[in-house]
Amino acid sequence: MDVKKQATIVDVAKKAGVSVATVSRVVNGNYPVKQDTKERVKEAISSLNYVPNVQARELNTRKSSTIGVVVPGLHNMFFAEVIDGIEDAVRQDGFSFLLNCAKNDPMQEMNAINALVARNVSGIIVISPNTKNISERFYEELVARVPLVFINGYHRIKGVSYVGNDEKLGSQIALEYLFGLGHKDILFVRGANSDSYDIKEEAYRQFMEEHGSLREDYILNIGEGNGVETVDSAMNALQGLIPRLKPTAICCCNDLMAVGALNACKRLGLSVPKDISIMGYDNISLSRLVEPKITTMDQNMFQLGSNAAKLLIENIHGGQSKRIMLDNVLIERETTGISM
Amino acid sequence: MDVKKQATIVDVAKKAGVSVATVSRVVNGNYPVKQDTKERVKEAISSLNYVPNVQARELNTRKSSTIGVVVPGLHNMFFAEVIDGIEDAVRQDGFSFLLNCAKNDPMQEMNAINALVARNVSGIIVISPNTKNISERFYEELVARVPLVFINGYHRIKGVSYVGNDEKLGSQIALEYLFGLGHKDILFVRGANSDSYDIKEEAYRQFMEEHGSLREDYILNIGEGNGVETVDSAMNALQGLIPRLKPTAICCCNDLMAVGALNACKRLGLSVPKDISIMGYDNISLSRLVEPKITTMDQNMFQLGSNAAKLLIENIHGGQSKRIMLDNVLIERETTGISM
DNA sequence: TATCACACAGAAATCGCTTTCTATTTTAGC
DNA sequence: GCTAAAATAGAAAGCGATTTCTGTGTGATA
Repeated sequence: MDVKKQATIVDVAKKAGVSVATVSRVVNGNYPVKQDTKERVKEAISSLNYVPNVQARELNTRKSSTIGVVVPGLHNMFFAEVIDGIEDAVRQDGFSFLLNCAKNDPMQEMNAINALVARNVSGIIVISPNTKNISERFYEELVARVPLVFINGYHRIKGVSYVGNDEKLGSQIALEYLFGLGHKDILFVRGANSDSYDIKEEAYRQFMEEHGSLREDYILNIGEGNGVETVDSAMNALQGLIPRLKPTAICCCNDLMAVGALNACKRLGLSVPKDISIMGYDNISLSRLVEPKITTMDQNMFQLGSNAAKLLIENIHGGQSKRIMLDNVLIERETTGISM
Repeated sequence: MDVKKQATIVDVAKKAGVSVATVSRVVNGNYPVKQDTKERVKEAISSLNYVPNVQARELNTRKSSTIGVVVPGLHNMFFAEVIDGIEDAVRQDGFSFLLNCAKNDPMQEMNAINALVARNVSGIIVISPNTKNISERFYEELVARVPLVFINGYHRIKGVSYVGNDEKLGSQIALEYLFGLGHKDILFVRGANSDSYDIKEEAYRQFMEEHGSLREDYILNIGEGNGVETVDSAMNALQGLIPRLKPTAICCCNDLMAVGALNACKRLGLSVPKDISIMGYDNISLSRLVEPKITTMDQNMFQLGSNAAKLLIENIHGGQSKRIMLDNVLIERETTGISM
């Protein structure tokens, strides 16, 4: 394909019979230019389809209006919804963003981040669900050069901004709600390798202990889950377990697992919520698309994303780094009911 | 936040006691440099944490390893899955991508594209479901400057690459399948403002006409749908319509509508597929997460994305523009059965 | 020993833009 | 009508890199 060369500021200047400085001034509108000169330049601009080269501009001004975003992947709607929020906030401030997927691999995550730094992004948002294996050193070095915002997880690196949801509190609220409904035999379903699951299990253990109902065999780990496959893992595991353990409620670490639980119940001929209650977490769109709609704890992914983006941009403009905790809102729908 | 300045090539040159040209040569390794000079430079580089500024490099070489991606939004899993495919292919070639959402608005779409051009992307992938209102002129001008790949839709602009799925054929296959099952009273469900819906309706009309079963009141347009809300629109519309029209099958333009249809049937106490069959289109992950799992026509969004990205990169490197049509594969699952 | 080629490294031009500095008009003030 | 100030526009430097051009010092060849 033969690609025509983009017109540059020099072409415009030539065509309009002025200097490049003048063209720059009418483009940016930050210096006075006489009306008819301005019009001549504008004419030249539109006739040449001139678009200023952002790279050159940013090189000159040593500013960058691009940020980087690193997520594990998009197969899980959770991340898609977060990115939706980031996109929205970012665009309002005239920023763009580069998206990278790290596939839950710390090595790939670091590579992605280095690539972003080389591309001169002015800040980075990182969602790294599992922080056990990442290099704190790496991030400490990084945060000295580029503003950083983490979303969720266990991040304790000083000077890094953070947007998350108090998942411990959220889990407690969910459990209290289930208890209030009369449930005592509550199965806990989690996956492997995520800070979030660890936090929630901790909350579950503590809560159940305090209420004298902790049973080790009620804690189910369905293993490594790749996005949507989590649904089937949960379903398969639960289909065998429910008849044996006879819980009256299932508390899941996320909505994907809750859908799996729901499907397992259907296959077992159990009526939800009459025979058994199911509780999800996150409030991804899927949770209100299935029948019955799933009761869940809202994480408001869109806000997670847009808050992170706004905070990052604030930091880029010199604002203090800070930690934002979003509210936990219980979304009561159709999969939870009074225990018989 | 106080951000340390990134080291530049000049800093490295100074530290190593060489010229910037030499530093550039050891970084790029395309010219001979004496062994011990090379080592001195490398030392300086790592001690200063030097990362070459990609913007400056690309400005100079007039190359860019960034592509742009424009989608309507991420709220619909369809696009998330396509982007997943793009990401995968793009990274393998050392490219990055900027993501923009156009919200189904031609104006925003053009703005997004201009922003990408300004950012000096070397190519653009566009998913624009509704091409009725876009300016052909705009795209004709554009394609002369930047390699372009469209995904899906009615694009007939010369010289533009295209990756899609023959939706007319796909619809015919679906309808034939339903007819083979004995269905004659097939409700057709579509939304507003999308090329894809128009193509499918045309296929439906033609097929039903040929088989002497076309009824105008069997064509249902549920209106403008914003991603996930489509499910509820379809459900609400169908809940009233099914008892009145008594179709034996429902053929939906996408899986979201199929889920809505499924939910409507559940609410009406209809058993799927015993009382009524439901057919989706796309094969988004949602379609296999609900119970019963939805029979659908696979679009393989991941491949749509990765093919588009590969084709774009090919075009960037000078390859001919072309049109790729992906196969239609019927995924037979649990919502379709023999008509009674 | 003189000559040539070659390996190596520095100087300088360039990419497309912004911005300071400087020069020229205008305009205002008296 | 003359000077001072303000408005306007050009020239040139600089952002951080690459690359061509040029100039060294070394070793090989005659």
